[in-house]
Parts: sequence; C-alpha cells; structure tokens
Amino acid sequence: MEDVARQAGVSRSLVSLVFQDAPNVSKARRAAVLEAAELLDYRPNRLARNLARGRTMTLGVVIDDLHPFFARCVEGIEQHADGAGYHVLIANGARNATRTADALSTFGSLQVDGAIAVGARGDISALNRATADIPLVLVSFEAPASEVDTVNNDESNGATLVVDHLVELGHERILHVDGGQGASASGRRAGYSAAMKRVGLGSQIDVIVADYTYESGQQAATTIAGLSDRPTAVFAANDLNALGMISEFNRLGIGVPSEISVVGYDDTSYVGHGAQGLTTIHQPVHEMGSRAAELLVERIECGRTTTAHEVLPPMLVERGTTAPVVH
Amino acid sequence: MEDVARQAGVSRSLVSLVFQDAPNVSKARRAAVLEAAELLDYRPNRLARNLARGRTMTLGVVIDDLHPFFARCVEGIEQHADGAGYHVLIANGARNATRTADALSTFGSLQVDGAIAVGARGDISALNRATADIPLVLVSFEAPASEVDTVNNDESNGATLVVDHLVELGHERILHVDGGQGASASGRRAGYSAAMKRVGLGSQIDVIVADYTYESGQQAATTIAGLSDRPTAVFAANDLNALGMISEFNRLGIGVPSEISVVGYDDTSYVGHGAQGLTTIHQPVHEMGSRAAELLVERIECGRTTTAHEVLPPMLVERGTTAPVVH
DNA sequence: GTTCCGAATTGGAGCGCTCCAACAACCTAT
DNA sequence: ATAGGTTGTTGGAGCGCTCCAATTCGGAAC
Repeated sequence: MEDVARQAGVSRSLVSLVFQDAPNVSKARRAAVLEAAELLDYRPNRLARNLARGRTMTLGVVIDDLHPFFARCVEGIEQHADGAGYHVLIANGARNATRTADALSTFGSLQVDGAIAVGARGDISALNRATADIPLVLVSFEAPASEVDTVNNDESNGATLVVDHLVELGHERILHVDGGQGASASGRRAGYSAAMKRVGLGSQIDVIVADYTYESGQQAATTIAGLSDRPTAVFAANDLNALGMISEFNRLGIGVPSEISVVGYDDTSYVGHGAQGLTTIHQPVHEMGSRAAELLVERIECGRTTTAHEVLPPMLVERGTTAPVVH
Repeated sequence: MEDVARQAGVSRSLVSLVFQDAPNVSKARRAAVLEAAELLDYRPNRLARNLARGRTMTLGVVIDDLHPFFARCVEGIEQHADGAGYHVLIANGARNATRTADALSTFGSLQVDGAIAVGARGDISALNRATADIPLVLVSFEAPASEVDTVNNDESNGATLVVDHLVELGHERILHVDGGQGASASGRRAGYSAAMKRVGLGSQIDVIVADYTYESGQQAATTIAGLSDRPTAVFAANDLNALGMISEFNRLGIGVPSEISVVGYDDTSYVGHGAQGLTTIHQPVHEMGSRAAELLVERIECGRTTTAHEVLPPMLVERGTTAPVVH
C-alpha cells in the first residue's frame, strides 16, 4: 500500500480511500492510484481491512453435511447475502456435534459478522457458546424457548398434508415410519398422529421407529411386508428412507403404488427423476435459507434483539408412488 | 488480551504463548492465564493472529455447484486438510466463471494459504489471476500444459471400461450421448471412439450431441427411439443424463435393459438407490479431493515448484441397467 | 485581495495479535 | 564462587489496513 502511494505520489490514506471507493476523491488522483496499483499488482489485504474495521461483511454457514437438501438452503442464503453485500463462507459440520461447534467457533474467531447453522447437531447452549457473541440463526432446529432466531418448516402441517392426501385416495391403514431421534422427526410424528385423529383414524395410528437412511427404509419395508394386517399406505421419515422402502418392496414383489402407496418428505432434488417419481412433501428450503440470511442481516445491521421464530409452510408434490386404495 | 494478561499477572506475550501452546511456559502461569481467559471469556482473534503470522492455516475450496459430486470431493479435501491441520472454507462458484473468479479472489484477499477449484468454469489464466500468488490446484479441469497442478479422472479409460463391458455383453451397436461443451466431455468422447476402434467396431461409432442434464437425456432418448437402426446400448454423458434417458425410454415403452442397455458416468450417490440401480463409471472423487489437498499442502509447506498432473483411474460399477444383448 | 467554506488530502494512532531480541531466573559443572 | 547453559518471561516493533482530526486547496462571495 505504501508502495502504491509512493508510486502514485499520494498518501497511504488516499490509497485506502480509493479502495473503499470513498466519494470525495478527485478523478485524477483516483486514476493515478488505480494505475499505480495495477502496475504494482497490488490488491488490498482483506484480513487487515477486517481487523481495522472490525467488520468482515461475511456470513458463516455451517451445514450438517454437504448433501442436496442443505445445498439448496445454502443457495437461498447466498441469494439474500449477495443482495445485502455479504460474502458467504461454508463449513461442513460433518453430522457431528463437535465438528459443528468447531466450525462455529472458527467462524467466531474469524470474526464473521453472523452465522447460520443448518440442521445442526448438539444442543443450543453448546452452539451458542461456540458462536460466542456473533449473532446466530438456526435452520431446521427446533428451539422455540431460546434466545436464538430459528427458521423451520411446519413439520406438523406437512404430516397433515400427507395424511389428507392418502385419505382422499381412500386409504385408512396409514403407517408412519419415523425419523427416530433425527431433527424434525418428532414434529412429523406428532403431526401424523394429530391428523389421523382429526380424520377419525385414531385407531389406525401405527409408527415404526427408523431413521433418515436408505437402509433403515429397507428394513422398515421388510417389517411391513411381514405384518399380518399390512397397511395400504406408508408415510416415510424422509425421501431417502422412502426410496429404500420402495426398493425393498419391489424386491419382495409388493407393487408400489398398486399394492402400497409411499410418501416421502423433503422433495430432495433427485426424487423427481427416475422412472417413478416419488410423492413427497416439498420443504421450501431455498426460502428458508434466504429468510435465515434476512433475519441475520437484520440483527447485524439493525441490532434487532427480539427473537424471531419463523415457520414456513410445506407443500405436497404428487408423483407416482401414491394411488387410490384397491380393496 | 491485555486484560487477560493483567488479570493473570503476566505480560501480553505470555498470554500469546499460552494460546499458541508454546512448549516453554511454566505450568503455573499457563494455568493462571487459562483461568483468567475463562473468567474474562476471552478467545483469541484469529483475524489478528493471521495478520501477524502471515499464515491462516486455511484452504479455500471453490466448487462449481453444491451438488453431490462436488460434495464428495470436498469431503476428500477435508479429510486430508484435517490431518495436515488446515481448516477448509468452501465457496460456491455457482456454475459461473465470474462468481468462480470472485470466490477465488475473496480467498486471495482473505489470505488463505492455498486454494482448490473443483470443476471450475473459466480459463486458466483468469483463474490464475484471481488467485494471485497463492497456490492453486485444479480438480476435474484439463490443463496439461499449464503451470497449475491438476487432478483428473482418466476419462478416456472410463470410456474404454464402458465399451469393453458392453462388448462383453454382446453389444455392437453402441451409441454415445455426449456432454457437449461440458468439462471432461471431450475426453469421454475420444475414449469412446478409440475403444470402439480397438475392438473392431469403428464402423458403429455414433455420437449424439447433448449435455449433462436430465432433460437432454430425455431428448436424446426420443431421438434414439426414432432411429431406424436402433442401438442396443447407450453410453450416456453422465448419470443425470442417463436417468433422463431411462425415464423417457420407459415412457416410450422401450425396456431398459431388456431392449436397450444404458451406462452412466460419475456414480453419483443417488444412482445406486431406486428400484433399478444404474450401471455407471465410478470416479474416485473422494480420493481426487484428498490428493488435491495433498498437492496443495506440499506446495505450501515444502515449496514444491514443479507442476503435478495426477490422473486417477475410474472403475466400472455394474448394476441393473445393462444386460446381454438379445437378438 | 481578503474571507469563508466545502472538498480533497494527509499524518498518526490503533485494530489484536506474533515474534524477536533481550533479559531474568534457575540449574548444573567447574 | 563463577562461567555456561537451560528454561521462562518480557517489551517493543510490526503485520496492512481504517478512521479521525487536522490541514491544505481552490473557488465563490464580498
């Protein structure tokens, strides 16, 4: 910077002003500085700038893993951040509470202006401690009572959409393969039960404990196939789980959707493809991301201190794995 | 830091030493500092540390988009980086040369110690300029003549594996739906032609121009269905393209693999799932990532100046979309 | 030709840390 | 008791920038 200043025949301060494109710099000097910088191949050191400014104009995002569901969320975050003039840095929590906290504290010591954790592991107090005093927004993480902002999908409403759709197709024996301890699983479970009761199918409520993996879907399918009073429809924990279930049903010679209907959850990018699209619940992930970024920027720039808990509505996407019940 | 030093009754330097866990600090003082830090809720500012050190112990990764193929590569990168003590920051190039260059220059001004671009857009000189003087490694980007390190999959060999597999199943009319201008497409195309000639099927060489999308796969399927002398096997541009093709064949009542065999490329995570697994070429993406990180760390720490071009072998994964030809 | 005022420019302190050279303290070994 | 070597500790300069208060500049108004 010193060198550029000398080369352009101005002071260091002026060079600084040019690179912040400050308003009150004369055309001539600005040009001179720019030319000198070009000549010397100078580019400002953001590290130093950030240190001096105490602002980084950067948002840190920790995602639980790098898979499509989170990716779409990040795209939403980026969209809003871009508009607000922030850079976005991503770190991988690797489905692991420690790594998540680590990533968060890396962001903290990197002095990002705010952080977003998507589908994070660990408990709120740990997350909060890791981020220290930079604002944090949680996506897909239920924390209604806490001081942190959250953005969630209305899981319970999603489950209701599933049940209503299946009931409309004439199903009554509707079973739920759940997500166990996974994030959002309890909301889906509760929504399922409530919806079943509401439509007068309380006696049919049946839940198989599973998790969000393909393999656990396959297992659940085996269990279901062996049931004496086999359900005519299954509400899966999520898309991957549904896919595992379907592949196993196919292997066992049970037709989907001819003999059993299957509904997933998340509308992961790949489930629309393939010969037989999966009927599923679309989460507005992209929007959840951009809303999270919005909340964060609000806190950073307007110093909002009230806590926000956003809940976004899901949507049913009807594809090829559900059909009217056959008696 | 000053406060911590005062609280612990030591100098600022000692506090610094404790937080770098330097060897020669007495147990007593170390404990005192740690306690004071705890009390005052102090955590070192990495920004300042990085500035002072001139090292960030961070690697920047720019990926072309956030989808599974790249995600697995990042996991490979992270694995090696972790071992070598580096943090990994990810930025999204958003399938766009400008954003890619931007991300790279953000990393540059953030003073990361090295950068990796996976499946980047733009030309080498632009990428090089953006990174300025920090070392750069390119993954899935052919640049044999340049000064930058690269890590690639042996596309040509991958194509050979496909042709050999199909020939073994008795196919002769083997068509290639290509990836157009996409990265690696030319390698696959060339490998296909060479392999066909080698097995004496030079006269059967037939290429349909397409790209790496699902939709273009569907289109290609329509074209193929209308061919007078319909091929018995198709080598698709990539998995997504193959999936599009298969769904369209299904819709048109053409059985896969009974009437036509289809082979993909990449072994994207989701293609093993579903009722009918896709036969495809597995790229060792994870390994490519970790190898890239290794090359990078080598340059950073050992100051290697010779250029490395790694080429990793692909592998055929036989699943359900290929079968012996029926006459 | 003064006076005044805003626009343009500058020096210097400071952001929070590291790292080096200097120094203090404590051991041996002579 | 003294030189020599560790081990432990410290002040201060410096990393590359920003930002403030102070200064200079160049007109327009009188």
